[in-house]
This record gives sequence, structure tokens and C-alpha cells, in this order.
Amino acid sequence: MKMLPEKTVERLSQYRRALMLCSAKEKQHIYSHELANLLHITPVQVRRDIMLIGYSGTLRKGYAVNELIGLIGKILDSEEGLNVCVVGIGNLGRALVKYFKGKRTRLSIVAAFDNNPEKIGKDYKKVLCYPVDQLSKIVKEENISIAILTVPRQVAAQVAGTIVDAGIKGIINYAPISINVPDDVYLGEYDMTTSLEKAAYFVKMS
Amino acid sequence: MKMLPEKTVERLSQYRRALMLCSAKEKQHIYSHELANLLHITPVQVRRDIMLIGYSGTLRKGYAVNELIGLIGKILDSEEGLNVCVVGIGNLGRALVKYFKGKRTRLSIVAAFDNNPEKIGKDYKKVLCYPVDQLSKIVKEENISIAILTVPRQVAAQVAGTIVDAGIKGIINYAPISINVPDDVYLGEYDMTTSLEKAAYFVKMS
DNA sequence: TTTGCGCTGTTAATCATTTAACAAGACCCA
DNA sequence: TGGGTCTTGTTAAATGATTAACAGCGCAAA
Repeated sequence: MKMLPEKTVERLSQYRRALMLCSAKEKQHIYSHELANLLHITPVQVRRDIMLIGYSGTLRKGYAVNELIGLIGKILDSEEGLNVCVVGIGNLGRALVKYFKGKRTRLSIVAAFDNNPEKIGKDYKKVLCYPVDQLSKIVKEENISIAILTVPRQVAAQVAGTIVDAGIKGIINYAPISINVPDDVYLGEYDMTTSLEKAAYFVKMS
Repeated sequence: MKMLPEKTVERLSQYRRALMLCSAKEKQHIYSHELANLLHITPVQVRRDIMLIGYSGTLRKGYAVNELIGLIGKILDSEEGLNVCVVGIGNLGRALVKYFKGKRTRLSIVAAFDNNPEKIGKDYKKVLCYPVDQLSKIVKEENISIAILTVPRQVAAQVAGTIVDAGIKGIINYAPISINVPDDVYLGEYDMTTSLEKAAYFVKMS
């Protein structure tokens, strides 16, 4: 299957999240406008996304919730599963470990890294914390392909280098500075300051 | 001044962050391509954004770092400043308080809220934690206009209602569920699962 | 001087994404 | 049975964002 638009991929993840809540409530079918309301988007957009992934709903009944969850899984998840590590076990790193642990079967956090001696050897939700200089070794042993970077700004660039050298294929950067990675490594940057300043701007202007 | 495009606003925040690091290094001027490299975007985009905010650089010398920082401040910041609160003092909430505290003069976290009795009355980086049922009162007293929502999924909708009723003008939602707010309230949703699943998809497909 | 290079500012073109429009099928109810 | 009402799936138009293209200026070096 060819690559889906970035925005569609984001929404698929959100559709799944919403659909799983529906499924838990024994809801069998859902209309495009219901799904749209849950995500604050338009029904057309929902239908278009679903068209792109090649699913068809039932006319006048909407989409079969569990079928759609299954199909989204086929698209988003890797068959073999992907392993993830968190680099930097501050509050943010711990929040991520705690939140993700056990959420997905095909995407799991299997290791944490930090340089604070007090944290090394401890485990967070059964995820063991290693020193950063063992990153390369553990990444290979555990077959980790994605790293979530939650270290202080000052060390972000250096740690990012270590991560890339270890052969990681995707980095999610929550450190408040932009990092450099080769073209073949996926990079997602999420700066909380930016989110807040953006909100402040639109509040101010409204 | 009329409203800037959303993406430009995001980048302005990032420009400022990068420029402040330059300023700290006594760098006086910066070229569009230097700024572009720091953010992984193209020089044209930098020039275009800067054009949109009505600034002009010096030919062959680039942009005056401190002037540009000042102008971006004029655009992003409110003259009087905006007050922010964090609702939900779990790991994520604490990470945010810790990180933002003292970062900006015109945008400050002035209160935290949680319902866990062990947290109420404690302070995190001098930010006092109140019970959620005092939210409305404190929001008015402290003139808070933005709330960062970092509560568990199960209570997000209800807490969001409380926040809106208190007269908050902007919400940044980190809870893993979409919330509903009236049209005149700015809403930014940042779901970490989505970020991770998106990364997984592009790693898988690459 | 004059030539050439390197940078900005801006307009035009391209590309991505969203929205509109509507045909066609299913169900309901008279 | 046959209109009326919903709903999906899809194509076409519109909007928004990025990239390309280039004019124009300033500095440097000859």
C-alpha cells in the first residue's frame, strides 16, 4: 500500500482511539458524523480518510466499529511490532512510560535511559533504566527502532547523535531544541513551549 | 495587526527560541539560511515568515538577532501578560510546571489543580496546588486565561467543562481524549499516542 | 569604477489539505 | 409500490502552505 498523507495518519490514530471507546461501550456501528464530532472535524473528512484506506461502511448504518479498528491496526501497526525506548527519565519521560506501558501490543516501550546514577538500574512500570552509554548495545539487543527523547536542552544534540548512531529509525523529540538527524530517520518534534505560545497568541488575538 | 497563519505562529515561537540561544552566544546577526538550518526548514520560509511580520533584515548581514527577538515578542506576547494554570499534577503536569516556571515574563504558570488530597496545598516550583472545585474562584482571582489539561482520560471531559465555565479562553489538552469546547475558546490538542503511532507508521513504511 | 557574488523581499507557481457537491444505494412509511 | 430522507463514496473546487524564481541592493575585490 502506498504512503498515506501525514494528516490522515494522525487522524487514523485518533479514529482508533475513539473507536476503541465505542467498542468498549458495545457500540457496533458508527456514522461518519458521529466519529467527526468526537474529533472535532467534518464528516466529509472522516469519509475521505476511510476511503483512502479502502474501507467501506454500510449504507445507512455507518461503519462497523470493530472491523474499522482492525483495519486501522493493519495500517498503522507493524506485523512484528516495533520496540520503543525513552531517553531521559525526568517527569516527562516517566509520564510517557507510565502512560504507554501496556497500551498497545504492537508498539511497546522496552527500555529507558538516563545518566543520573540514582535512576540507573531502577525500573519504571517494569521498564528498566540503563545508562546512556549502553544505549547502542541495548538498542541492538532489544531491536529498538524508535526513541522518545526527553532530555534537558543542553544535552539533546549529543544524545540525539548517540541515538542515530545506534541505528534508531525514528525519533520523537520533546526536548526544547531542534535536533539534526539524517534524512532516513523519521523525526517528530513536539515543543510544549510552542504549543503554549501559540495558544497565547490566539487567545490574545481573539 | 491581522491574524497570522497558524504555522507561521508556531515557527515564530521556534525562531525566538533559536534566536535567544544565538543572543546568549553574543551573535549579533543571523542569515535566513542559518535560522532555517536550526529549524530544519528552508531559508525561503524563514524570509517569508519574517516578511509577514513586517521586519526587514540588512542586506548581506542578515537579521539583527535582538531586534527580531523583540519584534517576535511584540507579536506573540500580550502586553499585560497572560496567566496559565495546570490542571492535573501527575508526572506530565509536574514536568510542565517545572519546565515553564520562569521561562517567560509575559506568560506564567500561576496555579495548579488536582483532586488528590496529598497534592493539594503542596507547591511545585512555588506554584501552589488547589483542589479542582476551587478552580473557578482561583481563575478569577489570579486572572488566568489559559489552562493546560493533564488529567486522566476518565475525568477529562468533566474537568474541561469546569474549566470552560470558569471563563478560561484557551485550553491545551494533553489528555488522551478529545474534549469539547465552545467556539470562542481556543483548543490545542496534543496526544502523545498519536505522535508515537505516526512515527511508527512512517518508520514502518520507510 | 566595475564586475560578481550573496543576500533579502516578493510575486508566482506548485503542492498538500480541506471542503463542497452530488450520484447512488438503503431504509422507512404512507 | 413509490416518494422522502439519510447515508456513503467520489470527483471537483477551494483554500492554505510551501517552494521556486527572480529583481534589486550592498559589499568586496580587482
